[in-house]
Amino acid sequence: MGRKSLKSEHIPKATIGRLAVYIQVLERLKSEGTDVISSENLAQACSVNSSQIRKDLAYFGEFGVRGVGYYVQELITSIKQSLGVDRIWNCCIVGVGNLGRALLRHGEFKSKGFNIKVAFDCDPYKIGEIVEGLEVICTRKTRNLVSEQKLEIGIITTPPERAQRAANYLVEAGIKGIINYAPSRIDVPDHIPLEYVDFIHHFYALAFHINLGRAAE
Amino acid sequence: MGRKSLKSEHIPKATIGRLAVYIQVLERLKSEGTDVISSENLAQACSVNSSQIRKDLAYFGEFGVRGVGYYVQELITSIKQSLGVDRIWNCCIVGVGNLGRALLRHGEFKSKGFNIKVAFDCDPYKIGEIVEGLEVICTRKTRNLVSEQKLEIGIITTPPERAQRAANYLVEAGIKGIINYAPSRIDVPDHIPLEYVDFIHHFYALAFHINLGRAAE
DNA sequence: CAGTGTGAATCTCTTCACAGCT
DNA sequence: AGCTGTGAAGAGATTCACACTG
Repeated sequence: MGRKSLKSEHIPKATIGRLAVYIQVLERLKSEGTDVISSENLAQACSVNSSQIRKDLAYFGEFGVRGVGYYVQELITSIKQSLGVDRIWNCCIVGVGNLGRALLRHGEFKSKGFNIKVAFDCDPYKIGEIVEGLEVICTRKTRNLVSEQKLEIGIITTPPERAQRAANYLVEAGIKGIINYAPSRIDVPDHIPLEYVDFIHHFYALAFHINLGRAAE
Repeated sequence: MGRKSLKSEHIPKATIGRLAVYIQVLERLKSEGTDVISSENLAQACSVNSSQIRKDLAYFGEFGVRGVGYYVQELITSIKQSLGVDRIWNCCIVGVGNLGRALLRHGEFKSKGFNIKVAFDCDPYKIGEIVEGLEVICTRKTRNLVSEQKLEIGIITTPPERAQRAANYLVEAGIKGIINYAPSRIDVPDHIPLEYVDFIHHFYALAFHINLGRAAE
């Protein structure tokens, strides 16, 4: 397991981000009945350069047909395999506040293969409560549940001051990767992949770009 | 208005992203009682290189004191001014489903100066309903409300197939920038800044990096 | 003398341009 | 004829290294 037909050793971080976009657009094209698409047309739909797409795909293999383009369904499958999202990933969430509940309610994760199987919280008033069909479990039981339920991805939705402790529990329990929705930086060992999701960051970027446009007038 | 003391013409997109991180970390440092910090120490707390920080700040001015470092509160203020987030921004949300409600409930936006003043939806069953203190308004009234309420930022939380139409309404009404939480690409005129927030994208990246580590074993 | 601010060097990513398939 | 796959060129971002300042 874990074998991968990478043609190249290192893959740009930005490429991974774009592959997710390609999947999104390709799924829409598929649902609209498009069977084949050229890198040029896909590029337009994704607002990127067409050789960017060809290069991104070339990191993983040769998926196209010269003179023709890419078969949409085949390409979706290939990209998903390349990313390793062609299977179910077992996830847990730590912190059942507003944000945690919203994510549990959000159906997109499960439909894309990210199955949230366990919800943790350290608040005794919440423990035992049923949220979206899941019983809230005491955070101390992280170690047992991660191995019992084969949990791979931990989603942190605690308040910022408790995010580091949540991460520590998860790492100690043997989690394989972490997504941090709490607005604080956390430390994890180098071998644990970590992604930050920060809502405010996008608002700051937008505000800046709006001002920039205004200044140019 | 809109004048800005930029020392440099173009600023890397990545710099803007990091400035948001610096603010986050600096706010924590401030609350912990730190008054002065060197670029080296701030760099460690943000997991970046220290000359990266100095260069990022240099795009906007000279905020440090040689031989000393940066005064934390002063630096927070300077960065916020540079980004243009030292004032209130009027926002509206289009689409009052699960996600829209969760964002309305999420207090962080308002506390950071992004005030969601109006909630739109096109579903007649939702129009008139009060959600988190806001009356849901018919999407057709976008034009009137954007000017009346001086709305600047539009947040799209519709289902993917309705995101483009929501964007059209907003642009036509004179909105200045858009954040799209719907999992679909949208087209807007070049002069309208646009940010995508895609939850699944981070899960894909994480899955890929977990597999990569596994493959190296 | 500690630590900023910055030109120069390095590294990484993107785009071009075209050879090579189908 | 048309479009992919890819080396080479170009653009952009990061890091180094040190002159300069409080």
